[in-house]
Parts: sequence; structure tokens; C-alpha cells
Amino acid sequence: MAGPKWLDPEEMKAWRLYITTSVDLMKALEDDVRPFGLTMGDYQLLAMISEAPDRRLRMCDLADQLRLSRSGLTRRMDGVLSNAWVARVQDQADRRVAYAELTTKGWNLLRKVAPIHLASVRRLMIDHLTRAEVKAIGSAFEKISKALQP
Amino acid sequence: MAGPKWLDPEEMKAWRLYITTSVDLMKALEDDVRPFGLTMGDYQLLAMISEAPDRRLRMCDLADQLRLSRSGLTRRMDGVLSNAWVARVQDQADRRVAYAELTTKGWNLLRKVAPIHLASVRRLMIDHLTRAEVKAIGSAFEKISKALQP
DNA sequence: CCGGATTGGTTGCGATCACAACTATACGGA
DNA sequence: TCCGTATAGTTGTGATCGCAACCAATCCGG
Repeated sequence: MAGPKWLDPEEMKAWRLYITTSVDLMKALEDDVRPFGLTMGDYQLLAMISEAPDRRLRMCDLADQLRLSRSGLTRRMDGVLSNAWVARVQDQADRRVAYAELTTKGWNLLRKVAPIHLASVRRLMIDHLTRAEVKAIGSAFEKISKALQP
Repeated sequence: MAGPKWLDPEEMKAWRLYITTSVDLMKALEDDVRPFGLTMGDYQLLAMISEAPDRRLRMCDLADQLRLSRSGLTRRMDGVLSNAWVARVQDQADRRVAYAELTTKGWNLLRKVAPIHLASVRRLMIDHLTRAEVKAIGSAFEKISKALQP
């Protein structure tokens, strides 16, 4: 390991601000989607499905992409299913498989909320950053992500 | 608001990698402290107290710094109290106030775990970044943090 | 010095989510 | 074909945490 046991002041500053600010940022984004009856978890689920072919995704792929356990996804689906934003579609070929499919109602909701959510991301984060900082965050987390892949 | 409704590709890349990688990173750090019987929440609580004068902190200040609600902190204290890492000390002057005070046992644990935790932060995050990226993350989250202050 | 407002902290309750155990389906080698 | 294994998803249980309601102690205006 290259480094000493401790982080130098700049590393410590980056680490601490990243950790504490991330929590605050998430709560603020949560506040901005709540008026639509959504949690950030719901929003991310809808957004993820909306980008898949036919606006449907296998449950287990969805769980992986959302960083949820299988059971976590089952429980989260309860909410979006009962609101009829997502429909459950059983695969005919492999009957173990279920798809989560965005309904028209879900799609309409997402079209309404997405611009507002993205405006929040801008207002709370992106608009405060220089282009270089945006790029640095992109490249930094890309490397961190790759290193985490095992 | 300066921007259009959507994020441009670099902004979107930064945003998405930041969001998803942060979850993975937290889980990996969680894994690294678990062998010591700690959660990251416990660790951050101990670390926060350890830096305060006399290694004690008022409950409500601790809750604010940890981004926990009052009740959330009460519950989290249950764990560290029963492990005797932290002691509860009632303030004599203002009898509403309780302090969370690091015990010798808690201090010894923290001295053992801190280098290992910080090594994890290095290995999983800092060591993959250039100095410029570390600085950019520091300055970026500093600005985001300031903008979030109500 | 008294009564209302404020502050500090806990408790009841509900939401979220992970782990382990379970069911059901599909696959693959003998 | 058949059985062992792997894969997809759900359910029981327990941990974490926030909100609302609550109690206790302090502060403050009159």
C-alpha cells in the first residue's frame, strides 16, 4: 500500500465532505420528489425500467442495477405495483422469471417528474460545480467503481 | 436557472457514477469494519466523539453531526452503550442534557480500527484518484455543502 | 415569580431493507 | 430419463431510522 496510515489534510477534507454532504444531498433530493408521492428509491426504479428495451426489466437485473437485494426489490415493488406505475409480467419461456414493466401511468408520471428531479440535481449539485469538477467526479467515481467490481 | 431541462452527457455521467458507486463504496467500507463488531454508523459515532473536547459530546450535537434524527441517535446509542464503548453522562448544570462520552474501552477499539478503516478508504477510493481529483472532490462537495445549508 | 414557549431526549409506530430459509423452475451430466 | 445443482423470486424475521407524540427541564416576558 502506497500510503501511510493516515490521510493527508486534502484527502481527509475530500473524504469527510464527500461522506457528510452525500447524506444531506440525498435527503434534499428526497424532499423534491416527495410531493409526487415518490421516494428516491421509487424514482430510480421507474427511471431504470424506462431506459430498458420495451420499458421492462427482469427482476434480478433490476435488483442488481438498483443495488438492492432480491428481497429488497420484492418489497419495493409492492409500492409501485399497488400504485399501478409498474406491472408484473411473467415470462412465458422461463416461468421462474418475472419482468417489471412500466405502465402508461408510470411512464406519464416519470415524464412529469424527471425534469423536476433533474432540475433538483442541477440546483443542488451540478450548477455549483465547474466543468473541471464535473469531469473529475466522473473520472474519479469511474475508477472507484471499476476497482470495486470483483 | 442556467441550464436546460436535461443534463449533458458529462454531467449525467458524473451524476450516475456518483450515485451508484457511492452505494457500493459504503457497502464495501461496511464490510471492512464488520469484523470488529462495528457498523459504519457505530464507527462514525465513535470517531465523532473522539475528536470532541474531553471525548464527549452532547446528544443533540452528535445527532446533527451524524445526520441522525434525535430518536435515531437514541437507538444507535443503545448498541454502543451496551458494548460499553460509550458512557452516558448526565449534565449537572442543565439536567435536560446528556453527554455521550467515549470510554477507555471505546477509545482502545477506535485506536485499533481507525487505521484499518482509513486504509480501506485509501484502498477503495483515495489511492485510485489523482491529486487533482482529490482536490476537485473536496472543493466540489464543499460548495454543494454550503449551498445545502438552510 | 409565574405561565407559556423552547430545548433535550425517549417511546410508539411504521417504513425500508438485508439475511436466511423456502418454493418453483430450469439445466446438465450420467 | 433422472437427479443434483443452479437460478428466480418470495416470505419470516430482525435491524435501522424517521415522524409524531410525549415528558422533563430551562428560559423568558410581564
